[in-house]
Amino acid sequence: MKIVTWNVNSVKARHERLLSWLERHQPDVLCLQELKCVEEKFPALEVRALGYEFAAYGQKTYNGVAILSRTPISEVTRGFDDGVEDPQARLITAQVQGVHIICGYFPNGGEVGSDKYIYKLAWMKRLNRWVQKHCDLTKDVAICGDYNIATLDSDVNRMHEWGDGSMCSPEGREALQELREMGFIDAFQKYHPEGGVYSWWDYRQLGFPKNNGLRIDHIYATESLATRSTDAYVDRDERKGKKPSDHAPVVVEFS
DNA sequence: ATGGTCGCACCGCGA
Repeated sequence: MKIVTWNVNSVKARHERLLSWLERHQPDVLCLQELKCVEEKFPALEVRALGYEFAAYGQKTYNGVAILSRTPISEVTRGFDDGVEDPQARLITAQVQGVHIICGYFPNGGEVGSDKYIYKLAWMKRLNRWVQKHCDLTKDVAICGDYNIATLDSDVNRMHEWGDGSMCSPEGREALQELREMGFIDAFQKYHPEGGVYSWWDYRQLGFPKNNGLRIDHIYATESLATRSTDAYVDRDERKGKKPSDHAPVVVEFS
């Protein structure tokens, strides 16, 4: 079972790349972030023609998440439904082949200490509570998404440049540690224990050519699922060429 | 070349 997370940075701008990538890589599950459109604008016919079902949670201009699957999707939920008013479409979940798939677009956070940063930390705590309440952690669960957090310093090429930012802050990292302590494992790490593998490069300042990258897109798996992993990699090629997303797909394969 | 972005929707914001 091949599970992928990819911040596609607009399904409209990435239309050809998205369909081409799906066709060539044939993932079992593809979690998308930053659709930047409402569900009605998602390329449903084209995706179905390639043999995929999907569930999307979108909004105009910003955010938006989706789960694509070759096999039936059930028990779809959108947002936290925790009583907190939140117009930002950042979470969709579903069951696929007995795996509870959580697809999240974690807030970027802006500057440390800003309103956006406060929102980011609050969102992460809401996610942790949602997972605690809705997931059976003795079963197969995968949290896939753009976490906007580089867990370790080795997930950042230039710590002097990014270390004080909201993607490396101790509070954000602690929130993820809480998630792992609930029973999740970063399914990617085992295959690249030395770090130095990135999933996002800033469009600005020639980030990709200089490999000024961070690993901020993750797939966290419960133990039952993580023990069945067979490989993990970043599809760096998708970051090359004309009009790439700033994020590359992160792939984890399970037996 | 000593700085170099993109997407959306509007001329700024978010990343």
